[in-house]
Amino acid sequence: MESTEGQAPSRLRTLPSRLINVIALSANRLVDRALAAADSRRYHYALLAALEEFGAASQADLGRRTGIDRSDIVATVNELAERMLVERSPDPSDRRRNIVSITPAGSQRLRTLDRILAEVQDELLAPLSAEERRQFVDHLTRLAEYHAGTARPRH
Amino acid sequence: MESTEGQAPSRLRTLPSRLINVIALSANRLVDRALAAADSRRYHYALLAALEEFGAASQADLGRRTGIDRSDIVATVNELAERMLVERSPDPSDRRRNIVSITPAGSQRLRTLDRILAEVQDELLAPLSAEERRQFVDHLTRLAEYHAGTARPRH
DNA sequence: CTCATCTCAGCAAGACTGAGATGT
DNA sequence: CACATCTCAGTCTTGCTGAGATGA
Repeated sequence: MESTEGQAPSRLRTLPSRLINVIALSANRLVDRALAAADSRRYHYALLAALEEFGAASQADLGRRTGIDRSDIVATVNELAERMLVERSPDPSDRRRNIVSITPAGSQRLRTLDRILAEVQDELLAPLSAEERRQFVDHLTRLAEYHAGTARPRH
Repeated sequence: MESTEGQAPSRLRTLPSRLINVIALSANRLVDRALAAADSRRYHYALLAALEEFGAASQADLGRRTGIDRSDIVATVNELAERMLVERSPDPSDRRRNIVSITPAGSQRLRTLDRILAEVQDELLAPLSAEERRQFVDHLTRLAEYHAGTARPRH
């Protein structure tokens, strides 16, 4: 059945840039599956988290905070508003803007998603000990910071 | 200019599954850019590596070895054949098959790509010491192995 | 006039699916 | 007949771009 399912070439199996992609795929699969089971998506969590931490904001600000594209912000706010997790209201002081604010149901949903995502992280890092997890996350953080500047052309 | 370029929410900044995605994006950007400068793509390297390590193979086998979809194998072999890096010839013992083999120019190109990718790995892991790199890659490898089984539905 | 904001329509790349032609 | 292979066409998703409408 798995006659030719054999190993990938060793060059590929050990290449760090490729290993990172393999883990990212697993992480995304775990996260997407867990969020979908709660009728949510990744962008929902990002927007709810930004609103909870920074308070009500325009859609443009939410895009800058979360790195989500302006077009995708529109769709995501639509989905969250349908579910009554955020409210969209015109800014009285600048009528170009929508002020998006989190509802009590949205805050509650955010805490549910926090719990779900904590479980996913635990499953993702399952083979590592507590100390190894600490090191691994430290390394990830330093890599992310190092490459942060070069990440996006922005325009 | 960067008035609202502020920090992402702390929930997002510290989430391991998200950090991994951020690094994967940086890695992909570095790899794609370096390979493109050598008129190559990721799939080129994967196929050349598989042919070098396992010898001539049918396109179906190459797909199973590398995890590349059958449709994408066709296009990639076309590109490599155009560049004279592989040869496609009918299998005399099973005329459904194309036997794909690497040319001397292909082996030489593979070594060039090896060198290019080694430089990319070095840039990718730049902020980590030699010992930290060893640990980091060890952690990645263990995570990849742990999640390997659950990775692909296959059908 | 210029700039920012919100929105929609659509593009481009990557991963994948369906189906036909060929051959075992 | 069932099955494997190669190929092409096309779908779907994600991230992004362009441009129009509104308003500061």
